[in-house]
Amino acid sequence: MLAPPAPPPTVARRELAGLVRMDGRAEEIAAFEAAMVGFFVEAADLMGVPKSVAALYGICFAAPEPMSFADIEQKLDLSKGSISQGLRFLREVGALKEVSAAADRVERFEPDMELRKLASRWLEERLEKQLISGRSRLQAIGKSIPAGRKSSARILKARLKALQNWHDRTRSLLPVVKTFLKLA
Amino acid sequence: MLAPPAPPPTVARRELAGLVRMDGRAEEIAAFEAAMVGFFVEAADLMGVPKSVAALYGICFAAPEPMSFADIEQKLDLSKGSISQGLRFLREVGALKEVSAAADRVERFEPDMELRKLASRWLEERLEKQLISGRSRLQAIGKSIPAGRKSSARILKARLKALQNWHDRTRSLLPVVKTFLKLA
DNA sequence: ATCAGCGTTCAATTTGATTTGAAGTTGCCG
DNA sequence: CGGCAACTTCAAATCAAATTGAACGCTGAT
Repeated sequence: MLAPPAPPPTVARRELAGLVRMDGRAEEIAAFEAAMVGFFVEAADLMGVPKSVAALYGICFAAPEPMSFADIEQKLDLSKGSISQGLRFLREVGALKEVSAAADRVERFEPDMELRKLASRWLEERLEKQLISGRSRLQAIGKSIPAGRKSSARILKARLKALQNWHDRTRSLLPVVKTFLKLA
Repeated sequence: MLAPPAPPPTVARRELAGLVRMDGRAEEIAAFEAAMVGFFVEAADLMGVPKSVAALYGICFAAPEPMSFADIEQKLDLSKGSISQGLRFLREVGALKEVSAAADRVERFEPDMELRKLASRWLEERLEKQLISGRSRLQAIGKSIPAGRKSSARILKARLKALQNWHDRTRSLLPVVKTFLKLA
């Protein structure tokens, strides 16, 4: 690689959305990809996944054809390590599915469009898990309310009950939400 | 730094749940406080607040009487800085309310027990915000679908529609959830 | 068997968020 | 008016999560 004419090594109009490479590709397509990646990256925090993972999902989502590792590496500015780990994660949670390759035997990925499955999964993994462990924790707490002045104990019992109530209510709401996501 | 005589200055049976000081206080009470603080700290991640903030709420929740800054400082192993900032945050979001002091004029705090208000607030701040900004973002994306091969465009349009659908559905679910939390 | 391409692994690094602590305010008290 | 106690601020330290990249398999071709 001997002195390419381009002055600044490779910082000219490269990134967009901070992760998508612009290199020398069709503006229109890159812009679309960047927008899609941006969309998912913005939601990453809410869903509790690192941005790199959201970007991976986004780039696959923006590609009409299944993406290979190489394709992704070329389009996103991420290390092989991140790509590898991210793809593993996304496969595991069912966000991406691998499409058995056509010609070559390289693995390719496309987004699983059953978005509700993803949502369900999220609800189960994060909310439900927390709710269940929380419940038993609360029960344990109930047994340790200090026996001090009567009014104190009364207040604390009431608070605890409020918490338990809230937990139960949320828990009973979960199936409703899941059902709702299923419709349509 | 020349060899201090006292081996570990003050590490004897001090912590519990990592944040609650045990010092020389009644086991029973400290255990209860620790359990409560632990409960909220565990949920901190899900609610997207730092642990110190969850601990502050927890310790107030576990106290039958409103807590002063000093009370908290004594019970939680947190710097004044964290306590000050944390209390400000909790007041701002309405999780703690200040009770006009009885005798002295020190400010005291007690948890606002309208838990559903807290939940609502959370839904509005995090979910609703994201959903709204997401919506307009998606609309913008719609206009930038590359015009490449017909089938590609078709696929991308379908995906985008799926996303929009999901967004709309979630949005329409929000009021339902809020209502549900209000009951009982 | 050796090699080259492709991915994976994992320790080290980077990055960003949280927490600390010391200096700065505020306002009451003597 | 100081002085002091109670809180606040904010730059710097700390901590954990995310990311990198170099070393390590595989697998299929030569």
